[in-house]
Amino acid sequence: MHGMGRPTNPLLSRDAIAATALDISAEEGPDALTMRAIAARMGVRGPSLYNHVSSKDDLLDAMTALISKELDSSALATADWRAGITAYARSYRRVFLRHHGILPIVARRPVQTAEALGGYDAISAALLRHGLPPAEAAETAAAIDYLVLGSVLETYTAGFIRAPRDYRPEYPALAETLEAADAVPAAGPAPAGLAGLDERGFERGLALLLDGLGVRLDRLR
Amino acid sequence: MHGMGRPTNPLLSRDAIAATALDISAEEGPDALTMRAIAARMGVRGPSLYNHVSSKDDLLDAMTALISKELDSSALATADWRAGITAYARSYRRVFLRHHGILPIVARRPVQTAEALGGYDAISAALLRHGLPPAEAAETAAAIDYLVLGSVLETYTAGFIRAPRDYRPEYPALAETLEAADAVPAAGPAPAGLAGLDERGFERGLALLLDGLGVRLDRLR
DNA sequence: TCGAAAAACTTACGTTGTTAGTTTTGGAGA
DNA sequence: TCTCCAAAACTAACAACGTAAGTTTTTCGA
Repeated sequence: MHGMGRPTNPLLSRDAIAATALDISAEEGPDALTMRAIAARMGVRGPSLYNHVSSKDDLLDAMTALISKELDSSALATADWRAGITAYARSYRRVFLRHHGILPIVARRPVQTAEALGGYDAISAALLRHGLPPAEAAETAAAIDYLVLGSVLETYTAGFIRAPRDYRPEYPALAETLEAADAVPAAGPAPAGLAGLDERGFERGLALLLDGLGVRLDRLR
Repeated sequence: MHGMGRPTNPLLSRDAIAATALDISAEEGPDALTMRAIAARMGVRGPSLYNHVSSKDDLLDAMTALISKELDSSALATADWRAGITAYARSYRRVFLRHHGILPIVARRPVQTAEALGGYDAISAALLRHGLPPAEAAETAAAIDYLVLGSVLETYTAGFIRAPRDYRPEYPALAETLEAADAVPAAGPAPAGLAGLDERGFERGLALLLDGLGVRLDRLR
């Protein structure tokens, strides 16, 4: 065959393209995510992708949809609100952590899959069920969202490029906290030391926020 | 003059380029931030910028530095830890909100200016001063960071493209919380309704987290 | 059976970041 | 004061990117 026309079995599909794009982004970083690179990995030429996605932006939408389908809000069905929210927030965080590189792109796109909307509905329902006024429930759900996304977007640890002790002369308090964080042993899934600080920071923030929420719920009872 | 060579007064400098870049990003969005666009606004041709920044990535570093110089941790000097942290987190958030478009780029770069490092040192010092163990202080500082950045990165509100009531058939709890949030009157700097939900969500998260922190500090006393 | 639409292709255009080499000027050292 | 090198603007041009246009082959519904 010389001038290849339509193949017997389609080589591409919107979802397959998006899945390949997620692979590339995870393996080689978001800068490597070019239309030609995606096509190459699928044994195809760049412009062929445009038979299935209308633009790169549209492809990013498809990737967002694919990621959000990984979300699972079943943990929120529990009667124990604290355990439910904690498990949901963790699983939510884990999904985005898996796609860490394109989080900034994905996080700013509208929420449209049933899985993602179901998650927001489930956490809203849980908060309402335990007595929070609706407007306050919206704010609390947003706050938890922010904590999850912030912890994935930025890694607190990675911001500090010097060794903890090298901050001591100019920033003694910062150095003290970082050195202490560096000495923390591994606990469960969180790695030891500075490498685990991001996860521990997320866990700490969630625990404190839920502590505060507990007090609030008691008062409303 | 025909072939323009070195000008009498330099037209460019690293900081001036970065400042212009921030202007463009704020006014026309991050996609409009091209080397040629920056140059044009400064009355110069694209490649001239490379006499002052070594690459676009380097320019992004310079922009990050400029933004982080706007940070101000003086609020943390107060004896009242709660008021201090609240004021600091708000001012921190306001700075990033002003540069909302390039936050994803900026947030992932190392913290190197005195202002930014001073902020982390100040909040670490405040937490230590009030009795938090150092490792826990690191985690708490990280958590507050996440809340601030998450609230700027994503706008909870903007994720929902339908009108609140249109979620009711499929996602009743979500609809109820969003409708209630939409009915909230303006309070201080936060606008009324859905438009203010992002700020209120941040405030709510911060308040709850600090409530939890208060309980923790009391126990440590 | 036939024709339109689908799905691959090739070619090519404008933009982007960036390099190379040119020209003019500023300023330090003789 | 003169000289000369480095600084700072320029022009020209490249490769890579997203994408449009038009071509070819195959599938599938009327």
